Amino acid sequence: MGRIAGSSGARTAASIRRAGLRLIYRRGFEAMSLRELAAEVGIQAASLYNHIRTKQDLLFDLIREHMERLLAHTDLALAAAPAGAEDRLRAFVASHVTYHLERKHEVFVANFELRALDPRHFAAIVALRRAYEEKLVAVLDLGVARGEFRIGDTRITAYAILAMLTGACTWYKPEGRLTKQEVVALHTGLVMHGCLGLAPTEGRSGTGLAALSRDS
Amino acid sequence: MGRIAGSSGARTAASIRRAGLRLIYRRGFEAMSLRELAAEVGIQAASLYNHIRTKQDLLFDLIREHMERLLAHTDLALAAAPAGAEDRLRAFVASHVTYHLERKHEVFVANFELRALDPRHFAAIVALRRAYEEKLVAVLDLGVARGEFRIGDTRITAYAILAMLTGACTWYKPEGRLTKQEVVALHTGLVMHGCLGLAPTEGRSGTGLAALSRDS
DNA sequence: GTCTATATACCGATAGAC
DNA sequence: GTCTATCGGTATATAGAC
Repeated sequence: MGRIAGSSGARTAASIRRAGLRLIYRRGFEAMSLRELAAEVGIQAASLYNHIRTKQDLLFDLIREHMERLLAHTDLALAAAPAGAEDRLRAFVASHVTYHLERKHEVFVANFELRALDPRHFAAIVALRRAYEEKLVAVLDLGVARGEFRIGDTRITAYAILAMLTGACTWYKPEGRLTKQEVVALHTGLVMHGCLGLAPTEGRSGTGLAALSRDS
Repeated sequence: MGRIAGSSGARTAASIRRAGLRLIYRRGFEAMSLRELAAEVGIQAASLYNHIRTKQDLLFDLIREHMERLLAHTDLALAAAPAGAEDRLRAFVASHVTYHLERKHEVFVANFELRALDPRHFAAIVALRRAYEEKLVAVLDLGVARGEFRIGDTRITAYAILAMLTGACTWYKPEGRLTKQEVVALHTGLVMHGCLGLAPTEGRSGTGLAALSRDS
């Protein structure tokens, strides 16, 4: 007797994934019990096994789908961006920040629960993460090759940028004082100009970090 | 019959804390069992309770001591820095990165296991984190007040800087190709100038990110 | 302060009726 | 596909001997 009258198997499966993501985010993968998950969905614990093979597989599927969605999201953004390195970097930053602000739970689970994966699953996710990082490295390398950027170590710089951008979803709240667009603009400015707010060389100061008022 | 001949209670307690930190880092707080911890120390699980009150208290103590050490480390660095905002920001960045590269385990546990704390302990750690963040916000505010920095939102910028700098300890390895000093210099450059590597206004380009070769 | 033994509870996963 | 019942194992924590 499920909680949702007339629920089909597919609906139950979707409900398990949704509830599982939220519970893993809030309590941690190890701390979440399958009894707890089943109660949230409104079924008995044993019934979960009609939809998942093991608890570990549920975690892996959630993370894998997040990574594949993130990769597709970025490909779309980069495909629509002009060929110039600065434009492509701006597109990457906007894509990354926007996605991360909208998928906070997925981001946390994918970043913090990797160690709960067994070696095989772990390696698969690391490969996807690597592929994502390479997209940013490629943009930075392009900028260096075109003489637009001066970067000593594009890989480490890419890691630093990703860490900074991802950090936004740890404090962002939809009902907070900053809109998503403002968070994107603020981080774009930080990536482009650093926190000293040196005047940009191309007359873009009107859209940069320095243009954002503290009370906006 | 402890594993270490002649071990005193204080030595056992220190061993528990050291092993606990490593196990929580590697496996997660919920995934680490007290039997596992005791085996690592070389005693029986029941003997742990001569040194810790509960598993939860062990976690809290480890995180609290890390935060207090970090705060003291930063105070020392800032006390030795000149009064100018740029110098103080450079001192903060160097202090933060250096400490984080040397205390990777503590940093991970303090950042990723907060949700395992009960509400009372959680609130205490959040207060310490807030105090730490305020130190960077104060430096940024000083720079804005003195006209050295142009920053629209010093709090969000501080969060972004902290996320970027802390991220370094996720990939840094002592035996890797970059020295600690190079990692500090690289991140200082990113904070000061952004990834576009615009020429600094004060003739510091020789020490900035752009001066670091990819092959260094 | 360490040990052995154990209390009490929950865990992931399975069996089999409906 | 969901249910009830349960298996075998482990969890934190405590009791009491030495």
